Amino acid sequence: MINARIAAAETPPIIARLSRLAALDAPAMRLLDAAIADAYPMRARQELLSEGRPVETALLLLDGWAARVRLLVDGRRQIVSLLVPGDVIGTSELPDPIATSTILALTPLSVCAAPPRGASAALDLAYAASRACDEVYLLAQVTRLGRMNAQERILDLLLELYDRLELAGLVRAQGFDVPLTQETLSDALGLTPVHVNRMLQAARKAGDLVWTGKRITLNDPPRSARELGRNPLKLRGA
Amino acid sequence: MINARIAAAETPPIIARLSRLAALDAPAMRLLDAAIADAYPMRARQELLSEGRPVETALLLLDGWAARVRLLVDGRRQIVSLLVPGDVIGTSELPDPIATSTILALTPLSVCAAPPRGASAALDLAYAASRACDEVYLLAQVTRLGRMNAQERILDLLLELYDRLELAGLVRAQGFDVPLTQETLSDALGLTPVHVNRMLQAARKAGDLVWTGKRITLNDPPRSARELGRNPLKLRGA
DNA sequence: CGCACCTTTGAAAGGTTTCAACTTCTGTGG
DNA sequence: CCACAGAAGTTGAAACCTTTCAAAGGTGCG
Repeated sequence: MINARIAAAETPPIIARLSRLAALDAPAMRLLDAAIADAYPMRARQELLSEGRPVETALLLLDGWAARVRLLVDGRRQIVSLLVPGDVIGTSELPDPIATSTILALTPLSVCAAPPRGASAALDLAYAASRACDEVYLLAQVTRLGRMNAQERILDLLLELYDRLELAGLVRAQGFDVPLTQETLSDALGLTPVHVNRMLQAARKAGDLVWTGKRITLNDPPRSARELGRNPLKLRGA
Repeated sequence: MINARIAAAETPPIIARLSRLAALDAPAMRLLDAAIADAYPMRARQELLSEGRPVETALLLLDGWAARVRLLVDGRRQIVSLLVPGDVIGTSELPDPIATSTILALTPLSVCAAPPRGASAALDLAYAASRACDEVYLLAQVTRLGRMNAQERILDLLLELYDRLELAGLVRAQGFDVPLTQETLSDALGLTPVHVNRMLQAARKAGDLVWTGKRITLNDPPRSARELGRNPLKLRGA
């Protein structure tokens, strides 16, 4: 399979993403390459960070998906944000930071320690841009949960994931891999699994998306984005 | 009125808050005093920041309340977060940042330009701590909207405000001024004004709070916090 | 005193949850 | 290669929380 070999040889998501967020110079690239060389795997359900515990080191998420999770006393669970390949985890401006939420591997992962701040100005800028992105995603999550109905929440989140995965170079032909169960989705969307299931069927019937196995294809991302009033991400001016 | 004079002479909320978030040394204090000396007023409904427009300068909110707002195409409105006296607005790690949300004055305000980053290490640390706080509040907002019912959302938000205002030195006898209409509250909680009204009545009947005019008194903040599973804020380790 | 803004109330409609059962997958072991 | 167990997806009906719409009371200020 020629395509598979091309894909395998492509830029790693973390490089693709960071270099699009901020221009990476040669030293930054070297630091990243060295970091990636020390990648290690994690199992699904393992915790990358535990709420209330010190953050040992910042991480680069090279492959696989994770979730920032908050638990209520009675067991209700809210996924605050989803983490996809190319995302940076736990960079804080504060020394000796404490994790403000638990981060859980949703799939088997490949991660590595992030090159520390201060080693490269370009990389620091990329980290800052990455965190600015994360904040935008949080704002979007708040509006989704606060003011959108179930249908809109689903489509809006999928469009966000589409944009994010595209930034990481992981979208082909408007399709991307989504290793999420409907239950996980429901925890991210503040809904019940049953209702997510029904609304997903509606979205399929409406022709908004195709979801086969672990892969989602959006039929007309620009149109859906327009209908939901989504604007392209812009973090910096001239 | 002796009490009024004491209150008037007290530490400004911004100083109280920042010095609790990070130890402020003399230079930092001087910078803050100088900044505060150039305070200016803003009218209610004025925009401090406009989504998509460059952030001219970071601001210190000295007095009055504001809100980070997001609007949907059809006019639905979500308040992403509330800003109270002592909060810092628009400090970004990125150069030439663009506002990711609109910030609206909910009341007449007193604000001043924040001393720029880099001038004082202590102050930079305080800014970083302040931003870490903001992130925690965002996470809390997501869980509120995603997994709490109307009753819980109201009480949880009021408890958060209680904690934040206490940090700024604005709580007396478990009471604090809340210049919010029920409609504004509903925009923050992802509910309708009508429902907020009803649930507020229920909370009063249940003896959770007293709301007279613009002032709220929580009856037993620790107990309510325990019931909702709220933990004290902790940002840094040893 | 009157207008504007906020709060309160009622009744009906609507979206989402709950509970429980059933079906379809997926991976593993015989 | 099939059988099986557990996980994930699907379905139905009823209950529940929240919204909607409309109108009546309060309150403050010019």
